[in-house]
Amino acid sequence: MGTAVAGLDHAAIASALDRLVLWARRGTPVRLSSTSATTLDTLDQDGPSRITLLAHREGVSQPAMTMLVTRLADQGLVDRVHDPADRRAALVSITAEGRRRLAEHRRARTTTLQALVAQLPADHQAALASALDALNALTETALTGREGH
Amino acid sequence: MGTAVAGLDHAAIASALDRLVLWARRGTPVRLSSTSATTLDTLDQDGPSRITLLAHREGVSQPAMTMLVTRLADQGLVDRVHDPADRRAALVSITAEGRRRLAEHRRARTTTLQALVAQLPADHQAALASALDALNALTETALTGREGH
DNA sequence: TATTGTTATACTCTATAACTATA
DNA sequence: TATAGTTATAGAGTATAACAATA
Repeated sequence: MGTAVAGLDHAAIASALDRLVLWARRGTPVRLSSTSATTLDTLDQDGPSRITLLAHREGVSQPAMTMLVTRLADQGLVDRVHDPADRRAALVSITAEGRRRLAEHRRARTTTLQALVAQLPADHQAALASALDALNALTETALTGREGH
Repeated sequence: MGTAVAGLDHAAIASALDRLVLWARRGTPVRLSSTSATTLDTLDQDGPSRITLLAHREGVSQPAMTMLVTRLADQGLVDRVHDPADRRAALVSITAEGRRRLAEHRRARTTTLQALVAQLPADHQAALASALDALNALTETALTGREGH
């Protein structure tokens, strides 16, 4: 748990992040929706998961996750396997094709962002590099509701 | 125009930003869609604008902007005025109520983000504060296609 | 009864194409 | 003809409510 740091304008940060992400998304040939991308990312990093758990992790309703998984499965990006131990449950896992698409999506986003960052003066780029750990900690906090892993 | 800075992982940044913005949006009682918020923000900062110009600025199609403006006008958040000089054209401007809603939205987003940032250690908070200028420069670059104002 | 997931229905936001009005 | 904007139509993605299957 940290202490408040003076001079951190949260409203400005929120606004800046909003615009940046909107722009980067629009500047990238759309291959995956936001939730599709982060869901595949979660499956890639954390391994197979149940629908309900995925829904909670991604912050969408469970029916929405059911339909998202159906769409992803139709594209061959994930596999649905019934849990032999609990036949109500389904286990969703990312496929090789899913990983390929995820990597492709990341490359496209990276290219878009790189083009932007490359235009910044070196000190701004350095500031971003220094803030990367903090950004990742922030998203980790957002995902898990607590600090760190 | 800057130079490349070693150790800046653009893919990681893009991914972190994605998750953060998704989470912050979902953790905020929705009062405005992404595009509604950034459009009102543009009108607030840059003054009245035509539909087509707005569409370009926000990166959506012109019909989409027509409908967005219609929705915003229905809520009393913007005004549509016909340009007396060119009767084909419409001028869209933000209303007092629009500014109020925009401020309300910013407050909500800020509160959500603050709750997250407050959980970070002080050095991470400091890193974010240092990166704020860079983030703003980045969004400015994204919006205008060039550096600075 | 509680839990896991699906189906039914409806709403928001967006796009492309066709159209109207004005220049 | 070209430009500014609207209307028509369609599709993705989401939510809540009702349902089916299993524990």
